[in-house]
Amino acid sequence: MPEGPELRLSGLFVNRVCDGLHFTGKVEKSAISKNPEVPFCSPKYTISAVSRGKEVKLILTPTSDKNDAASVVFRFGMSGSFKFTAVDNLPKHAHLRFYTKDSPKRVLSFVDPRRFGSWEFNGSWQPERGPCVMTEYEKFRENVLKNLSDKVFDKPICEALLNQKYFNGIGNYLRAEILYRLHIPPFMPAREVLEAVKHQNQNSDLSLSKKIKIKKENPDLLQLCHSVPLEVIDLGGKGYDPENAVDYAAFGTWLQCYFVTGMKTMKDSNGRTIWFQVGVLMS
DNA sequence: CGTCCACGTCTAC
DNA sequence: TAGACCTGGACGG
Repeated sequence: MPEGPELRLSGLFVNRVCDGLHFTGKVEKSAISKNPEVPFCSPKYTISAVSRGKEVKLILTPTSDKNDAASVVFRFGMSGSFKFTAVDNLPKHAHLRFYTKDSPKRVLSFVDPRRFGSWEFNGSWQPERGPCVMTEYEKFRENVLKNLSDKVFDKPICEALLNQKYFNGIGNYLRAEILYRLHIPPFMPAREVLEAVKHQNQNSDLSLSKKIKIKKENPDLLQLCHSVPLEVIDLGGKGYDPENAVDYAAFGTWLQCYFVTGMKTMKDSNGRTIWFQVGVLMS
């Protein structure tokens, strides 16, 4: 379940289910996972989460000494998620496990069938990843508009949108939905699209209130990189998560382009499928 | 049974 | 810029 919204929703999920709970003992890793052991052990600790783009960090805090807090930073690959279950109901593919002290004994698991996900003990946010499109909007916007000379922006806009140095949190369904909202041809050069955003940004003949009104009614590409992911979070489910039929139905209804009947698909230069509106390539 | 496809990085030639 | 890394679901024969 893993583009920015799913990572953010996972963090919120952890904070909700772990609120007021205590965990204990060692952190267990499955034998098959190639990710590192998590050498943290405490008789009584709490878990909280924070997310940034396509990463989420769990903070493990011993109740005895909050200065001994440790953390684990996760990336979800194509299939990562957190689940909270009874100990005797451990999910398949639960590769990292945190056990509660409180009864009934439960377990918070990092579940990842395909094992493309990764974690790092006491790691920091990946330094090459840019500001979060959801939680650091102004920084995100500035990071893009100040670096338009980067060769990343020589590429088609649909490919640039997957670059996590600039669009931390955007993934394959979000790029399709965002471009669709503005009817932007996916293979337009990114710099061309973004220079127009920058120019629009500086257009200052109008009053402030008029500018705000225009911004609200005609959000530009970078605003949509923020607001479209937030729409997914506001659906209240888990976003892209086929496992929950009700939430997945709501997500499916929300999609306007990706996976939608009648939309066209192509492979981008990295072999990833881009969904877009029929006719938009020619317009 | 087989082939294709999937929400993403990684590293090796 | 290809593969590599994986499981599993959908669909075809």
